[in-house]
Amino acid sequence: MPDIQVKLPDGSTKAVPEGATVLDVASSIGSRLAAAAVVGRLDGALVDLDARVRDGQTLEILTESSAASLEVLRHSAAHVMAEAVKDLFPTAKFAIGPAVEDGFYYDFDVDRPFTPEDLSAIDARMREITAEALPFVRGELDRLEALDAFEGQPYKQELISGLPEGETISTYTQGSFTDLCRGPHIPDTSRLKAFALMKVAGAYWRGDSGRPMLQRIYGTAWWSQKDLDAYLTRLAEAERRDHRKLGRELDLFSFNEAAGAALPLYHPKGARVLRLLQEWERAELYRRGYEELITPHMYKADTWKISGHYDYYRDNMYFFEIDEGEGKVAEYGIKPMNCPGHIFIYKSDVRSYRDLPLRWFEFGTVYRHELSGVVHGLMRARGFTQDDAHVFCTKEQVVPEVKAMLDIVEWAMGSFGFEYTAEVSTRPEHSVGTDEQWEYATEVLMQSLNEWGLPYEINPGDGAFYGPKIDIKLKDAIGRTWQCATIQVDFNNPQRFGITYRTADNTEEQPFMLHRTILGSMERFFGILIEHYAGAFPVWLAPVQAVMVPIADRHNGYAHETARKLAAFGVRVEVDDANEPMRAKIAKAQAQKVPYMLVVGDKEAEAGTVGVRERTQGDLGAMEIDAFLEKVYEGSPLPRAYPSAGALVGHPVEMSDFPEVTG
RNA sequence: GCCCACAUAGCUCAGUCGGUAGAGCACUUCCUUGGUAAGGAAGAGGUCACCGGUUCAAGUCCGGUUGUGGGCUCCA
Repeated sequence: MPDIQVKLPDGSTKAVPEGATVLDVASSIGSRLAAAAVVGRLDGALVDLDARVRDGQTLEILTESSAASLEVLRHSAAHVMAEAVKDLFPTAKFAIGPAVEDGFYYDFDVDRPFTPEDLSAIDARMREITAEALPFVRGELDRLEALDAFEGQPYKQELISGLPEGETISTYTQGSFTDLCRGPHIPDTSRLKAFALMKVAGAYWRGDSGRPMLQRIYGTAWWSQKDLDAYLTRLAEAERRDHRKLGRELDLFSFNEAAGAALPLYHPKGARVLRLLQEWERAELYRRGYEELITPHMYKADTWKISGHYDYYRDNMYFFEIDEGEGKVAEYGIKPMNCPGHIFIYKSDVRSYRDLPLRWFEFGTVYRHELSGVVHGLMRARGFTQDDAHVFCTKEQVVPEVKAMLDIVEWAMGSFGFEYTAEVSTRPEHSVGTDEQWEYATEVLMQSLNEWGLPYEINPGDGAFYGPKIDIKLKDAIGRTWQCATIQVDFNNPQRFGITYRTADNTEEQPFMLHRTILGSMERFFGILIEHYAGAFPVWLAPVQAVMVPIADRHNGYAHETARKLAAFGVRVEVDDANEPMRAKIAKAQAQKVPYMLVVGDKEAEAGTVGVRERTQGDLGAMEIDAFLEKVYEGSPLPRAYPSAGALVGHPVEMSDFPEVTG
């Protein structure tokens, strides 16, 4: 039997007999590797250990240390779970069961939804199956055989019917369960050791809200118990940082059932952080040639008919009618975005090419009637404030302006140490405009990214209805990604609203309109920051920067006096003058994640100093007031400002309390 | 909007088989006046989310509404 040559990833080749399997090759490379081998990857495609290699193919043996092997393990776990469900719920219909990030799921059509007890039973049955070390056996069928084999399984039959004509259909069987599957799988079920069923959820068949709702069981699987434990710890960490929990604990915001779902109410501390974010961003935008606008929160319905939102987003907008007397009724809509106001301001005057580019921003609060099932704390609320901007410019100015926007993104993300990636979203099915317009606008965005030097991926069909966009995704402290900045080219609104500028040749030209946000939604970004910092904001953004901790009642006077001094210089400071031991006050300030605790007792009152305790570093010793001021403003991107809120909160007013502002 | 679960004091939660509501923290008052992560005592606080039903009797069982959570779909 002649030998064939198989290439290995390290570039070497290996001669093996014709007809050799992946397992044969693995064994010939080294027994230890073969024993650990899970599956192989032939010319990039995952295959089983008994797949036959062909001459010249590149073979990689996937061991448990490879990332791709996890996908195989999890997909196999889905099969094991399906077998358990088949055993326990004989009438179940099976849909699909893929591996996903961090785990796997399987969708079932069952008579009644699964209960937590069902989940425990399924888990127990799975452990029996894994104990039996059942091999995964590949089978191959043609279409008719396959349809026959999956008699009574309508979802499987639909999948089979959707496969290309003439393609060999593969199945995998372990124990009593056979599934339609491309493979590959782990050699046998005993390799599945560290797994857990996580939750049950409804999911539409094929992700289509018009099709049946199936019951999905999510699970996770790892090669070792250690990895599984680490994953569960990571989930617990995310829960610990949940902005909804911290928002309550740190007294930042709340919701109220009577107010309505997904309408956040910002408490003094939450409002403070939001305003600080705005001040911080506003200063930078001014530096970069932007001007600020303020526009109405609602417009006549006609405006939304012109913009297209009346047609595209009517159900997700708040419309209402107002009786204007004499039987006349006017319809208005609350703004779901800020564009019309900016366009109206553009239209308020004759614009010349000399005026362009016009860079207008607004912290514009918008309202969108998000579906009840999608709202999520500050991350997805029905009212939120965009750091929105529109740049009106000539065709030649588009690329430089988009690059300037990317530069703002870099500034903003860099300020918090966020890494980020870019995607270009192209024309969706449901959209306006010509192919030429879309092609040009998409090209312009990609060119800008190339020139600015930010790599990107294409997200096909995910653009806005009026134009393509760049979406920026940041990565937070525990590795989760969030969509924030977006940059969009809009050729629709300038046309619909009929805006023009006068060219150097004294002709009328339609300007380009660029939409962009940097943080996206201020409130949502706030939520991301809460989770990123686990509530412990950097000093410049902390709602309370320092808490005065008087040791005994007789120090309260000095504490208040010092607090007022600090507040006059813009330090956000509070006084904890409760009748409690200082240790308790420190514990409370620590729990509130306040950066500095200023302990004042006899020594400090005598010397006119404060005993500085830093949240993580502990006691830093006594400091002059000026020295502490320096410390607070060290590295702050905000200027030393005006008096801050806080020092007099909760105290009856006395005119003598208001010191002169000398800063 | 769809599937499932949940809703008890400001917060976090107990509350057995349907029989007049419990704790800790927070709050108020008193004692205590202290040196870097929670001193002591007493008190006050609830139409058990809301509406309806079953029952002699409902926090508890049933239906609806609102809100919340986990997913799906959606995210201008």
